[in-house]
Amino acid sequence: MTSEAREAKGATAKGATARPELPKAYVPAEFEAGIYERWLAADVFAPDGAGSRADPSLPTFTIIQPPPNITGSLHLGHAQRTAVEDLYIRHARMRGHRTLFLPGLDHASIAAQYVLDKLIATEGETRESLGRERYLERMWQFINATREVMLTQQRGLGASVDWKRLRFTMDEGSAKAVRVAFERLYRDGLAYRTEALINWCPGCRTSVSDLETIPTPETGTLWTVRYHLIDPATGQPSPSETISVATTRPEAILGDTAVAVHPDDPRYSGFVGRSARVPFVERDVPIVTDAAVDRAFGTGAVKITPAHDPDDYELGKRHGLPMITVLDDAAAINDAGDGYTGLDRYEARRRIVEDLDARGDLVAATPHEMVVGRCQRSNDVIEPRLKTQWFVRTRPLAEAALAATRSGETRIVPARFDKVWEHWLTNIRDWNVSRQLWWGHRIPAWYCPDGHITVTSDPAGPDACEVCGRPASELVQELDIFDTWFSSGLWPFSTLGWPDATDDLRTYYPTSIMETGHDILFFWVARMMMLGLHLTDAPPFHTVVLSGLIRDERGVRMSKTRGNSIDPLDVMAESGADAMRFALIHGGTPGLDQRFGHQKLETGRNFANKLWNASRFVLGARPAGVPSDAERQAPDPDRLGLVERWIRSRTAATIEAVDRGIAEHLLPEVTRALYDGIWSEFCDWGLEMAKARLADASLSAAEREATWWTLVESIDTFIRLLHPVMPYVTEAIWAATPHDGADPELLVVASWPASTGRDAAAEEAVGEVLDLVRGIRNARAEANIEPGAWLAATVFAPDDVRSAVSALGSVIERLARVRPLTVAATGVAAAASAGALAVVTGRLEASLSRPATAGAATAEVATAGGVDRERLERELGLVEGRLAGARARLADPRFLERAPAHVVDGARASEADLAAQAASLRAKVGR
RNA sequence: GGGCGGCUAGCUCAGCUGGUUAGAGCACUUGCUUGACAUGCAAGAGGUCACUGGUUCGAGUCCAGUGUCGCCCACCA
Repeated sequence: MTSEAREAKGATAKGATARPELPKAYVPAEFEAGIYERWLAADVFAPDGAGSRADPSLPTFTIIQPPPNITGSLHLGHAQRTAVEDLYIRHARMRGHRTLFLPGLDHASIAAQYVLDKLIATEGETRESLGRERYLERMWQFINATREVMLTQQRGLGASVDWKRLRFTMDEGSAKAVRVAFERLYRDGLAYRTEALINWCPGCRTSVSDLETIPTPETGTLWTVRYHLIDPATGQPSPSETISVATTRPEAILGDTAVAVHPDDPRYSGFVGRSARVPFVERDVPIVTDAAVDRAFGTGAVKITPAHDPDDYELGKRHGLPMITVLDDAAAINDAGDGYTGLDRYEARRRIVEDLDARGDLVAATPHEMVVGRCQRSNDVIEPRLKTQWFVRTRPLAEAALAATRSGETRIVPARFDKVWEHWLTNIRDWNVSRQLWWGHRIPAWYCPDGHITVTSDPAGPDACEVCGRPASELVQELDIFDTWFSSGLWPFSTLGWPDATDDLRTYYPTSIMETGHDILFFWVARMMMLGLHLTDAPPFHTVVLSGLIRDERGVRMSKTRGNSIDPLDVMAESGADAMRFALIHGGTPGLDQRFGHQKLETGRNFANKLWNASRFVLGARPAGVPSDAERQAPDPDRLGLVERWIRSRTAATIEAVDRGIAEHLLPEVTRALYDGIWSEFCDWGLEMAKARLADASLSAAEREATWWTLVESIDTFIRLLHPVMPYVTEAIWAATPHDGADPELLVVASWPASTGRDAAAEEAVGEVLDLVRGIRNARAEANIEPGAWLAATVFAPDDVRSAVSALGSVIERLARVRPLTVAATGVAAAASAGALAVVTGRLEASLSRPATAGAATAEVATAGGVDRERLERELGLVEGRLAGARARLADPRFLERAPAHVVDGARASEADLAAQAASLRAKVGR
C-alpha cells in the first residue's frame, strides 16, 4: 500500500480529515482568526457547551471579567487583563474543571458622559441642548458602535469567554440587581439620605466620591485679611480693632460664619466671645475657640466657612454655626454672595482681593504650597459643597470585608497589598453614591410632598408613600443616578443572575479568581467585597490577583491623550496575539508595573517561531517505519537511551515548573520555565542530541522510533503546557501532530499533562557530557579551529561514567564535531600529547588532535607552543580559586558544625572534584 | 504626615522559603547559508546586586538606618 493510500484509508476509517502539514513559515495572521472560529464552532468555551470535556465531579472554576469601560477601544492594559485571565481559564479547562469566563462591558457613567460631551460639542450640542432623553439616545447610539470594536478586540486576543453570557452593566439584569441591592441596603440601614459636605465637580456638574478626587500639589497664594471687630458700644465695626485671618480662597469669605482661634492662644484671648464683621456681606460673626486651630499657621486665627470646607464643616457642626452656600452648580457665586453674584469662582476671587486691597484690609499675599482636589475625570478643581445625597454606610461592610481577608477566606496576591487593604478599609468613610448625571441607574427612591422617602426595587415604583400613604401619583422619583461603581460592585453576582437563585449563581459563585489592576483595588475590589458579603453572604471570590499597569518603553503610563497608547489590534496584526500575550505575561511581575515595547514582542514572536520550527522538524523526522497517520504512542520504555531519558526528564521538569508557577500565581515563572525548557533545553540540546540518535546506523529501527516518539511526546507536552499562554500557535501545531484516541479534535479541550517523573541518573550523566561538549566547543573557538573541521578526540572518563560517555559517543561526535572518538579511563594519558588541545570539564577530560591523514603526518592543532597554555592556565586559576574557597569553608569548624548536612556534603563533593580537576590541569601545563 | 514599592550587566527585567561560580531578553564582539528555525546557530565580553551597619558558619536574599525614583493613603486654613 502506498502511503497516500494508507492515509486515505486511515482517514476514511476514522472519519477524520488527514493531518495537515505545518506550513514552512510561521505567519500568525494567517491562522489565528481561523482558529478562533473553530473554537467557537466547536462550542468549547462555555462550561455547558457542546464541546466541553469538563469533569462534572471537579469543582467549577470561574473568572468574571473586569468589564472594560465601553467608552472606546481596548488598550494594552485590557490586553494584559485578558491574557492573564485567559491563561488561568484555559489551564483550569484543560485540567477538566467546568470553567466559566464571563465577558462584560461597563457603562462607566461619568467617563462615558465625559467622552460623549466632548463628542457632541464637536456637533455644536451640549447636554442641556439635547435634554435628558435625547442625550441618552445619543449615548446608546455611541456605545453600540464602540461595543463592536471592543468585542472584536476581545476575540482577537483569543479570550475564551462564554459569549452567550455576555453582560453589560446597563442591561436589565444589572438594573434589577442594582434596585434590589439598594433596597436591601436601605432596609438594613446601610443606605441613607442626608445633607453633607460632598465633592462637587463644576465641570462634570456632579458630585464625585473621595476616590475620584485627586489631591494635586499646587502653588497658590495665602492671603492675610483683616476683619474688623464689632465695637460693643456702637454695634459697628471698629476701625482699629481687627483680627487677621489667612485664607487661600478669598471668595469663600462670602460664606464665613465665624472666626476661630485656639482656646489657649493668649494673642486672641481678649477677642473671644466678641464678633467680627465679614466684609462685603457685612455679616457679624462670632469669634469662637476650637482646639482644631493650629496656632502656628498663618495668624493663628482662621475664618470659618462651614458650607465649603471639610474642617470648617466639622467645626461649624460643633459650634452650631450657620452654613451658607455661596457657590452654584457651575461654581459661580450665588445669591448669597451679594455684589459678586454670577461671577465665576476665580473671577470673584480676583475681584474680592482687589476690593479688600482697596479697603485697606489686605494685609499680605504670599505664595503658598498647597494641595487641591481635582476631578479624576475632568481635572477641574473640586469644590466641597453641601448637598443632600444618598450614602452607603461602609463601616459594617468594611468590617466584614476585613474579616474575610484576615481569615484567609479571600486571599490577595501579592500579599503585600494586605496592608493597603487593611488601612483603607479601617479608615473608610461613607460612600457617596449619588451622581447628578444621566447615564446610569437611577436611584429607586421616591419622595412625597412631605419629604418622606420610599425605596423600592419594583421597576414600576411604589404604590404609595410608605410613611404617609400618599398615592404614587404624588410621589417623585429621585433624579440622581448611582455612582458607576455601585453597579460594578455587584458584578460578580449580578452577572450570574442575582438576585434570583439561578443555576449559574449556585454553580459558579463564589468565583475563583478576581484578576485586575492594583489601581482599582479600592474603587472596585473593595466594593465588590463589601457588597458581595452583605448581599450574598459569601465573599465574591477566593483569590484577588493584582497586576501592575502597562507603561510605554520609557516608563510613562499609557494614555490616549499622551499619544503613547498602543492598540492591541495593531500589535496582533504585526506580531500575532500569541506574541503579545507572551510578552504581557512574561513581563507581568505580580503587582509591579511593566514597561512594554517592541523588543518584548519580538521575543514572544521568535519564541513562537522557534516552537513552530521545532515541531516541523520533529514531524518531518518521522522514521520510515512509522506510518504518517499513526496514533501517538509513548516511546517504548525498553528502548530508551540516555538521550531519550534526559529529554523526558527535562520535559517533566518543565511541567513541574509550570504547575508551580501557576499555583503560586507567579506567571512570569511559567513563561520563563517554558521558554527555557523549550528553547534552551529541548531545542538547543534535546533535538540536537536526538539528531545524532536518529542518524545513528548502529541503532535498531525500534530504538530510532523510540527516539522519535520521545520527541513527539515532548512536543505534545509543550504545546499543552504553552496553550494557556499562546493558544493559537499551539492549536495550529496540535492539528499537525499525532494523537491518541483520548485526545480531542482541538487542543483547547485537551488534558493537562502530568509529570512522568524525573530521571536523576540520566540528567547527571548527560549533564556531564554536555559540559564536555561546551568545553570542547570553547577550546576549538579559542584555538581558531575552522568550524567545519573534524578533530580526533579521546575522552577520559572515570569508571562510573565511562559507559554513559560511550553510549553518548555519537552525540559527542556530532555536537563537538569530533571524529573518531575514543573513550578511555581517566589517568591513561595524564599529560597531553604534544600539539593536542586539552579540555578539562568537571570529571571529564578530552584530548583533541587532527586526525592523521594520508598526506600530513602532523597532528598538531594547538598553538605553536604545543598545548595552548594560556587557556589552561586561566582555567587552572579559576579552579584553584574555587578550590581554595571550598577548602576554606571546610576548614571552618563552625561551618561543619552548623551548616546542614547536605550543604556540607555538597561542599565536600565539590572539593574533591575541584581537586581532581586542578591536579589534571596542573599536569597539562606542566606544574 | 503616614504607608508601600523599585534600585541587580549598556537597556528592560528575573532571582520562591539565605547555601558553592548571580541569570534571561535586547544591544555588543567573533565566527557560522551545520537539510527545523538568520524570527536562526556556536563561542565570548560585560555586574563591588544603590549606600551604611547588623544577624548568620554563610546575605542580592533576613533586620535596622540612609539616599534616590515612583506609587498609594491623609480635612491643615
